[in-house]
Amino acid sequence: MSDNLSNAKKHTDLSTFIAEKIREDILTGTLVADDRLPSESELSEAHGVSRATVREALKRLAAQSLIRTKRGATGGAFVNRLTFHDAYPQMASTASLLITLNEVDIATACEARFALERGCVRLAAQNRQDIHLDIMRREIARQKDPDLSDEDFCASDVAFHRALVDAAGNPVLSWQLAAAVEGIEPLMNMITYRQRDRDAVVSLHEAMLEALGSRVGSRLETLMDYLRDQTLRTALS
Amino acid sequence: MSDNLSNAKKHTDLSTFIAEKIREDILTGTLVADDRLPSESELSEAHGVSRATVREALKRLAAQSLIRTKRGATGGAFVNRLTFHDAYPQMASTASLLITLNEVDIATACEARFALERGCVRLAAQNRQDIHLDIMRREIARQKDPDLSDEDFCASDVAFHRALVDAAGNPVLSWQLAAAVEGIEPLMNMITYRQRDRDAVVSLHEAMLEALGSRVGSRLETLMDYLRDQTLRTALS
DNA sequence: GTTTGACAAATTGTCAGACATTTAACTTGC
DNA sequence: GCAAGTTAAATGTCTGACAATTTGTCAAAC
Repeated sequence: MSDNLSNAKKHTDLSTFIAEKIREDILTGTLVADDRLPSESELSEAHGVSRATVREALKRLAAQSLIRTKRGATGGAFVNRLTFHDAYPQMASTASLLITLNEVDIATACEARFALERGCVRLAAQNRQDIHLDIMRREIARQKDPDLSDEDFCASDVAFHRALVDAAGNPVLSWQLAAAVEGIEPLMNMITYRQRDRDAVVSLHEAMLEALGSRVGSRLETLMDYLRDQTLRTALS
Repeated sequence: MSDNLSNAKKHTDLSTFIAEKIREDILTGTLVADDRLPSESELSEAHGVSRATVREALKRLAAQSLIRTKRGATGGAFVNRLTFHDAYPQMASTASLLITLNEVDIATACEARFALERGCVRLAAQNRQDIHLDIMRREIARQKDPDLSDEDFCASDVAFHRALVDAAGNPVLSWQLAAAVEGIEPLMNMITYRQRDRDAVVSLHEAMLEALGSRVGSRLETLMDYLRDQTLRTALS
């Protein structure tokens, strides 16, 4: 098999190289969403490598959600659409991994989360829809249930803040915050909430709901600061 | 070869399944950083699949930076340490891909970037070191050079804001903002700066440097708002 | 005309075995 | 003790085959 790749980078394996090349085509728009790549046999001929090598390259791309594969007559590898929604879990999982592997303490994680969220609240106050208020009202009601487990309380908290961020109406913000908030959920899950702590959080949530309803961004910022302090106190107690 | 995987999920291929299994081991701490995985042959025997399938699984993990491989006698697949620093490019590249593939307009991207960055400036004012001021001073000096290309001006802008965010002293924040700022760099690169626009940006940067130096967070927030408006005006003109 | 069923074709998924390449450790000769 | 060659272990690559899945085609039956 001819080595028409001999001019390539010397010290990377072929599957990386080929994956990189296809990735380029996707990034530059040569290949667009739902395009079908050539079959594995065609790719192996085109690049002068074996089918096994091509497959390894395709697996790399699949692991990054850049392509999907389908078997059968009309099957093959197709360029993924990669919506923000699809990228949520990937992002959150990476964030979670980074935080646990690097032993980030809960104070640092909280600080980051509230700092980012604080940046969104003015936009949220400006762009919020009624549906966001409805979601937040519903979650507050759940949070008032004293029989809720700490884990469920935390999950409801995430949903509440997710709605707050979504209210900003900016998909990029929602995506980034989803990572920040959901990525540190494992850490938050280790917090033990006493009833007094929960009451404090819930009343802050209610105040935030009202501020968002009347579109007072500056009030929301102040409340976020209170909430950050409250959460830190609870976490470190 | 026996099918001791027959109890697995039916509709996913084996390489996905095996990759998922190893990924679990890393996430749960069964495998920790720098641990060596069994060799490909051993893995193929252990899972009852061929070596080719194991390799595809390993390529998937490598594409997510979860493992690295080394050739030779003491080689093999090793669990990656995955520091925040290593995750920067991965994150920025995903952000960039999402933004281009979903045709996010420059206004939305800018809005997100400045909203997030605004959330950091109070922390930055609180925790900044002299080195951050030095970096920012240096970049401002570069930005005053009228012969600088738009692209270089933009790159210097990124470095300036990177220093601002790093001043907050929170690795989680730095990581997230790196994605936001560098991910939209391709979009920012399409902006044409007139000299008047550059002057406006530079004078805002100078004011921010001074505010950060004297640790006045609220002033920084105001300046960020000006900068956002200025950037949007430039971008949309 | 429509449905049904069998078959062919295309494509990915998996396997087995081989050889190439790289790297570290070991052995040997001096 | 040191240098050079040898060996062993591991990943990287190739080849050819077969299995599994999906769609299309075509003919026969109704």
